[in-house]
Amino acid sequence: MNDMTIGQFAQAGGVGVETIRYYQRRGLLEVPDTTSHAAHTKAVRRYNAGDLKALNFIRSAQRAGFTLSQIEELLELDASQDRRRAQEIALERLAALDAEISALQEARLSLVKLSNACAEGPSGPCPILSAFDH
Amino acid sequence: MNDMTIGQFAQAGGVGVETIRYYQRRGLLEVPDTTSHAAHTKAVRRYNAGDLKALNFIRSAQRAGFTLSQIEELLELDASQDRRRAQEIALERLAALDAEISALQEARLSLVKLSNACAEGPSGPCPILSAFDH
DNA sequence: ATCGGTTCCGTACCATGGTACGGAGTCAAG
DNA sequence: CTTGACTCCGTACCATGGTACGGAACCGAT
Repeated sequence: MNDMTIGQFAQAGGVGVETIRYYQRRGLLEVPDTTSHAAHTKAVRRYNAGDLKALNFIRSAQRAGFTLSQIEELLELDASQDRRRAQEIALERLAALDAEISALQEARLSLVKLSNACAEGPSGPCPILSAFDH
Repeated sequence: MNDMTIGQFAQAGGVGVETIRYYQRRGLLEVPDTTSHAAHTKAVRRYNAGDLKALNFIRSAQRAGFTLSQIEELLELDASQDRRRAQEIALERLAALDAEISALQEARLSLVKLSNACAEGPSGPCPILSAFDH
């Protein structure tokens, strides 16, 4: 999986080529040197396993609710090995995540109730506007 | 709480005035008539408990992960009493919600691990890039 | 009657996270 | 050594969910 072109790299990461370029513009992914591995190979950049690791991290961190700006900071911290700050960020996101999970679980209960109410009988209230009343 | 001005209405719903107007533009909230309740009262619109109920619904539904477009459809369904479609939408969002909750819980575990790794000792790996490796 | 605070309304702008476009260059196969 | 696919790069555009601005009208209190 080494030395991929941008198209292969994007595919390996499950994103589009434009997304790679966007991350590069944002500074989340480095732009590899065109002159990095063979004298006559110019003008086409190549991506390796390390790049893929960074890309996978970006996607996972996004799933964890980090913004791209926060992810940028995390990537910098990875380089600088700032454990304290890294833990701080992780704990902050953890707290936010717990709040989000609770909120979603509450919403989930409301939706179950709404679905049940709408299922009963062929007509009647099915009170959508009251679905989230608490 | 009846017959609020837009400012009071927004405050009661915990949003800004501009947000109300935005929802009106989107068709999520109706624009009340200026000539609705007293002959000489013109030009300033007034909002009542029903409007507030709709506004609260919008905010709750957003918390449940519905987009404003979906919320618009739900509000229409509330008017038309289409139980079948309402349940369908609720179940769809329920499934998506369950997936989201699982994803967040997985992310949560990764963050706990990362936080622990960063906490141990004063230096060492604290492997940010591997935090979400599975 | 006038003053300060709202409201009204249109239009413009913002952040986030991409997606699309177009022309030029490059690369590998035939 | 041409053809077709891919890459490069800049710039423009997109959807979502708002937020800001500015002039005119209005409303309640003094």
